[in-house]
This record gives sequence, C-alpha cells and structure tokens, in this order.
Amino acid sequence: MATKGKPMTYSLSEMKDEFIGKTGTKKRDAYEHELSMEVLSYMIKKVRQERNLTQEQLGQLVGVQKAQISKLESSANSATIGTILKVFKALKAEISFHVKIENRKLQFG
Amino acid sequence: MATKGKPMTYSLSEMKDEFIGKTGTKKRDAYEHELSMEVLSYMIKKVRQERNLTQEQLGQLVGVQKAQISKLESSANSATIGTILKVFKALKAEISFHVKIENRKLQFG
DNA sequence: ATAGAAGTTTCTAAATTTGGAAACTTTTGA
DNA sequence: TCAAAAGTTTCCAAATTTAGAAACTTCTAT
Repeated sequence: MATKGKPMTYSLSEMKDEFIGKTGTKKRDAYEHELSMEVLSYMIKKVRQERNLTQEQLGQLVGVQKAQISKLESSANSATIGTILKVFKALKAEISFHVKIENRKLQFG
Repeated sequence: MATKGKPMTYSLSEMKDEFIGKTGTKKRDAYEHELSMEVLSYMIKKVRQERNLTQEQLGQLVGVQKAQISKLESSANSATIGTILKVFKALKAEISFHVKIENRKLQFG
C-alpha cells in the first residue's frame, strides 16, 4: 500500500504513541493494562500450538482436564502465577518477567 | 578476585550452565522454576524502593492495607496475574512477559 | 455433508486468595 | 538507647480460583 512521501514503517512504540497516546495518558495506560491482561493467555495458546499439542494433551502434561486449559487460554488474568508457571513448565517454555520503571512522578494522597 | 588465565566474566546463562546444570537437567529446571516463583515478589519490592515508597504508601495507591503489600512482597507466586498487574500499575511500572520455547522434545503419555 | 476431534461453557464443591484488623517484630534515626 | 516508623504474622470471613464432569459448540478432514 503506497502513500505519498510518508515513511511506511513505525516502531511499535511510535505507533502506540500516535494512535493510542503517549505513555502516561489514560488511554495508553488502559491499553497497556488490557494488553498485559490477555498476553499470557495468548502465549499459552501460541506455545501449545507451536508444540503441536491439543488442549487435551497439554492437560495431561499439566495433570488437569482440557477444560482447564481452555479456560486459561481464554482468560489468564485471574489465574495465579503458580498456575501459569505450571503450564509453561509443562510446555517446556521459559517465561521471564521484565519491569520497566516509567519516568513519571507518582501521585498519592 | 584474580585467577590464572581464566576469563572472569560469564553471561548469566553460562554461569547457570556451569554451576547449576544445562537447560534440561532436573536441577536446572528446579532452579528456574523456583527463580520464577519469587522474582515477582522481588520486583515489586525493588520498584517500590526505587520509588521511595513505604508499603503503606503503596497500599494506599493500590487501595489496600500495608499488610497485603507485605504478603505480596514475600510471596507473589500464589497471587493472581490481575493482582500483580494492579500493583505494578500503581507503581507506574510496565511489566512484560517473555517466553522462550526450549528446543527439547516433549514427552507425555 | 458429516462424524469425530477439538475446543467452550456451565454447574458444582473444594481449595485458595484477598483483604481487614490487630498484635507482633524489626528497622531506623535522633 | 529508645520511640516511632516500617514491616510481618495471625486470625477470620468473604470472594475467587481450581478442577471435574458433562453438555454444548466449533472445527476439521474425508
């Protein structure tokens, strides 16, 4: 898709800034928060597929029925860290957490 | 601390391989699992300190009593993803998750 | 088109987390 | 040294997650 003069590639951050709002705005915060909420569900599913496993097979590896895998893949935000780690362990996948401290003043009171 | 001839710097992975065991060994797996279990607790505390907050102040930001913050900082593995995200949001910190798929065959049956 | 595989939803009970409140312990700074 | 601040632990109840089982829906390959 050609446009006139404007570069066609943006980094993900730049796109977020432009279309969603700069880091710190309410809209961006909400977006990032929702993104984080569902990213783990997506990851579990993605890795399972990468491993060519059905939910039932993964369930066996974890030691639960397929229904629990399905629920996790649809919404992991209410799952405990321990549960998530158990699943990734069964998938032979290493998960790591990275924290970035934003340069904004905290408000409270 | 000087030694003869041997380089003094290792990457974290190399050190893990040498002192704990290669990825895939039971010992390494156990280590990684335990590490993941507690890293979030550590991160919450670290970021809070980085922000120069007491547990009570962070509690106010999150909307809970300081006791809950203390419990989270001592053991986050049983907390839900949602709870963890709520705390990091209050700390104005972005958390991201990274998954690395290990190249090992899965066994099940 | 269709049957079976794969995935989703619902109901239920047990297990566990969340959070308050208060007592307790440790740390800190004067 | 000591009092106050900061952090931890315990008890309890409400809220929520976990998991099984089964019914239901969607997907897939023939």
